[in-house]
This record gives sequence, structure tokens and C-alpha cells, in this order.
Amino acid sequence: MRPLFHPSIGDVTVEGILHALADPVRVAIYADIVGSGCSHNCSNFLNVSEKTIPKSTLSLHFRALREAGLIRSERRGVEVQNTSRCSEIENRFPGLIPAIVNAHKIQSQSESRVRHPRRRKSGRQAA
Amino acid sequence: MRPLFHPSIGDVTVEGILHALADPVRVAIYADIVGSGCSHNCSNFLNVSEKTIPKSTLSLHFRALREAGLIRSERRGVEVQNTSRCSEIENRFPGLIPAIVNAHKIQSQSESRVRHPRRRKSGRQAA
DNA sequence: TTCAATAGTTCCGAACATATGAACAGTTGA
DNA sequence: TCAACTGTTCATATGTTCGGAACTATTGAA
Repeated sequence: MRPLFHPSIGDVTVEGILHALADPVRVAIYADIVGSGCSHNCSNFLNVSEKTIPKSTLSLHFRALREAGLIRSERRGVEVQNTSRCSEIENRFPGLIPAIVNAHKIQSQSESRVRHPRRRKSGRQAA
Repeated sequence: MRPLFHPSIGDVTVEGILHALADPVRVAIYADIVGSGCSHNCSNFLNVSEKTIPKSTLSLHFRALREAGLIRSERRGVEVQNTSRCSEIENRFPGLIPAIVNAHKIQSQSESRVRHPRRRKSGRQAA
């Protein structure tokens, strides 16, 4: 099995980051890793946003995040431990990651408002 | 010829924006439109970053930017006038566009430093 | 009106990218 | 030694993107 490749921070590109995070499954995974601060193994994400993802697909998603320079993956025995490379990227592209993660949060809030609308305080419901 | 479709701002997604801007040609075009503030027609971009782009490809790139909600295209006689939808997006996803455009600028600066290195003030050049 | 020039779009085949099941590899503990 | 577990790789099917050729729409000139 080939070793896990990580680009050096100087080789990380904006296009690579944007491409990696342009996928709904990958942003969800990445936002989770960033948000929780701590590490995660891949299998935690076999269910993302209410659907099951094959583990081969998941493996490729992690590879995409890794090769874009967004996460660092280290084998820990039988598992792989994933941590974000936030501070390195923040140093190279200030504000980029926070803005994307924040936008993602805003969007998921407005999506849940559409899927699970609150009842209006007064007045009649729309037909 | 079908009319030019523009999503309403509420339908604009982070994924869509990131995907559109994950392409080097498209960020270059978009950064130019944003930077210059004013409008542009497509043919201004037949040469982007020192290479010629077929106009069919260019048309698709503009479509991608348009359908991601990043630009507004209006037919003006024989041309199409493109303007950025910056302020709408800023309103929905604060800080996202500035962060991406800024990161793109940082990267293009470091790239030009690699391609056209300045001579060091003293000492010998690397072999 | 007719025609040529111009600016973009659409179509379609080739090249490229992505998703997934099946097979495989490496580590652990029994 | 071996089964269980986590994750990777391979093969293939499906999708997406690129770019040349053909097309559409508008304009201005004859």
C-alpha cells in the first residue's frame, strides 16, 4: 500500500482547495473535521447527510481532501487519523477557509429552514 | 437561441460557486470582471494567461459562472455584457468572494515569483 | 432588402474525471 | 495462525468537460 501523500503548503493551490470543497460530501466531512477540532477516522462518515456512502468512495473523498492540502492523514494502527491543516492554510491564504466554512454553515441553515419550516407566529398558512 | 438563465440569489449554492471558481480560466475571468468593476464582453478573454481559448469553451466558462450566480449576462446587440453579482453574494455569503479573490491574488503573486524570480541583492545564483 | 462581418451558442465526438462493487493489504487481538 | 476490521486499489460504468464545426442573432453597409 503506497504511503499517504501530503503536498507541502507551498504547493497547495486555491483551485485545488475550491475543487475539493465544491463537493457536498467533502465539505460536510471537512467542516466536521474543522469544527470538532479533533481527529476522525474515515468510517465515522459512512453516513453523511442522511445517506450511506460506499467506503471506496469515502476513501477517494479523503484522498481528495488530503491531496488538496486540506487535511493530514496518519495511520494509527488499523485506522487513519485525520486532522485539518487549518493553520497552515490560514497562513498562506488568510480568511479563505473561515469564509468557506461560514458560507457552508449559512447555506445549511437556510436549507434546513426550507426542509423543516417553522410555523408563522400568526396569520394564515400559504395555500 | 435560449434566453440566458440566471439563478435567483436564494438558489445560489456554495458548492456551485466553488466549483465555478475551481477552474483557473474561470477565476481569472471572474477576478478580472470583479476587479475592473465594469462590464466585459466574452471576446475580451479569448486570450487568458498567455494561451488562446476556443470561443466555444469560453462560452461554456461564462455559462458556468452565470449559472453559479457569479455574473449577470445581458445581450447588448451583438455582444453580451457581463457584470459581477458581487453585492448580492456578499449579502448571502459574507466574505466568501473577497477571500477567494484575495487568495487567488496571493497565489498568482507567488507563481510569478517562481516563474520570473528577482535576482538576489548579493551572493551567487543557485546552480 | 440583401449581404458580410461580428459575437456567442449549440452540437457532438473524444478525452478526461468520478463513483462504486469486488478484491486486496496491513494491523490487531483471540 | 487466523478472523475481523479499516482502509486502499482496481476495473468498469457513468458523467463531465473540451474544442472544432455548424448554427443563430444582430448590426451596418451596399
